Amino acid sequence: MNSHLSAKGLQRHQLARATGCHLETIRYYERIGLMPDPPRSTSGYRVYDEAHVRRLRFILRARELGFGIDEIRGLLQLVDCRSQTCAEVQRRTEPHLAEVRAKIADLQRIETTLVTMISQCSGKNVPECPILDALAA
Amino acid sequence: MNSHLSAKGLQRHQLARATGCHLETIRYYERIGLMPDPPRSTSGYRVYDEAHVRRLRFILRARELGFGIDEIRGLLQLVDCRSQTCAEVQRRTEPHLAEVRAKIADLQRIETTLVTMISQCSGKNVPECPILDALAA
DNA sequence: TCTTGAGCCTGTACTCGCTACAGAGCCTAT
DNA sequence: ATAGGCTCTGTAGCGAGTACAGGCTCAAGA
Repeated sequence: MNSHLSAKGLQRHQLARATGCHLETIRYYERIGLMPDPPRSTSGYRVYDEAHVRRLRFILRARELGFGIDEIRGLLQLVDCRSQTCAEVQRRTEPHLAEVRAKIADLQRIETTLVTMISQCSGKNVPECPILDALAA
Repeated sequence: MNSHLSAKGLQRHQLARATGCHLETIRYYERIGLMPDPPRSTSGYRVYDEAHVRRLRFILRARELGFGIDEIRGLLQLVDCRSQTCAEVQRRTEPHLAEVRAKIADLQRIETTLVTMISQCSGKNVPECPILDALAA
């Protein structure tokens, strides 16, 4: 007879595959309210559609960009209630950019330190380690 | 009589204050072996010195830069075993450097994305926000 | 001297953002 | 009819801390 899924519905593993998301993470996002509770087939299987795919991609990309769950919740609220605006999203995004830049700067500093140390260690014994001072300073 | 701390020893909260570290985190690092078990006063209080301050700063800075505990353990081994040859130091440092560079690259990708999105965003009070669209795409 | 209050001690439980698993049910193919 | 692979639920575990309970110690003030 009918498949247990209606016309174009996706199963959980299909949604996972379509987004690169871990299987269990989908359920987790539903539990914490980032993803909506999806409709169910007669036997209780979750049934997803393209809207779910897009929303999950949004969440995953935002996570990748370093947004925390609560920040994403905020961004999704902007998506959900279209009353809010571009200005608001920009306001939320800018501090995040500053943070990313600070991290880059920090890492470039340690990169320099590591490079320096490696170049200083060309074949002799190491009486002291410059990493400690560079980091602890 | 004597203070319960010897000459220049620091108490836990003093070490915390000197490094900006959370009080309990110090104990945690001791438990997992990143920080050594410090000497104790007669009544069992931990007694720290400048070496502890420097080591803890090292750890905190490395954590801030995204190193995992095990990576930091590796870096600290470089610090601890100063009797090793340069070749050995290099061998153990280079993977860390590669990792730092990979992180920088990732963060720069994120930075570019955020900059692009913000610049496309008008900042006006309109509901069509390119950041949301860029993320959801 | 006694009391107060801040600091210390230990152990354990909680957080966040997942991830894994147990034990059950369902669906399709052979 | 049975094997296998998927689904369901609930719950436990992880890393890296953070918080708290219940008790001990110490320095300073009344």
